[in-house]
Amino acid sequence: MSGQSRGLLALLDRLTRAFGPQQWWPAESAFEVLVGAVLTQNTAWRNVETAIARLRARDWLSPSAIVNAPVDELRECLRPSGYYNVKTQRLRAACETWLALGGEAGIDAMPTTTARAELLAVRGLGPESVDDVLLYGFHRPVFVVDAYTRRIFSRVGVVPASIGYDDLQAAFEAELPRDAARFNEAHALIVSVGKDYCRPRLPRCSACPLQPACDHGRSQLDGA
DNA sequence: CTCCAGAATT
DNA sequence: AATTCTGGAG
Repeated sequence: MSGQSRGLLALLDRLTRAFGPQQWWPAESAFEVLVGAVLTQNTAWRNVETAIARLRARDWLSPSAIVNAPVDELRECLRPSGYYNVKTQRLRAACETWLALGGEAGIDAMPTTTARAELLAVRGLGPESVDDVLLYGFHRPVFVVDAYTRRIFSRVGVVPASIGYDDLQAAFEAELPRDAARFNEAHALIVSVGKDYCRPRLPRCSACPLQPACDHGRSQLDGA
């Protein structure tokens, strides 16, 4: 035995000790989380900030403002976040449903599973975007998994690389206390290690806080 | 599996 | 210059 616990809780503890508390997704409202969740699809957050700043400058950070905005002007606001044609449509569709569901108050009154199903029905909101909204916008205890999560924990060796979204999420939700604040923190820590150490190419295994507990890190000192 | 639109890394 | 990367839909 290596003596290293490879339970998810122990791995996340390791990240907490390495990185300390994170402050994450400081949006002013659940609706802003929705906007960010759509705009950040396949896109670095840096570019999302530029697009959100353009919306804010026009006072368009509300679902009614966005559905009423001229589509071509909306598209120009979103351009910096990439995929601006699809994201313009996705954001408009999400805003229409958001309003139809009774806005933030309406969604907040719904059970988590109902809210999740309603939001997933929007064309352009997949599981990760919806779970961002539920966790960061509505503080529901939903574990957000993403490409970082799959890469990190499959390299560590605790899940198969081919695991799907729902199964990966279920693995975390089964093993961790169902607590929104801790899910929030955990996701932020995962993003940190995924960006700075467990990168897609040339992972920095020797400096990675997970290295002592990681199959990949123990077998393959750095590089790829 | 391809498209979508870019930025980051090599 | 070429390749790779973060969601979701068709």
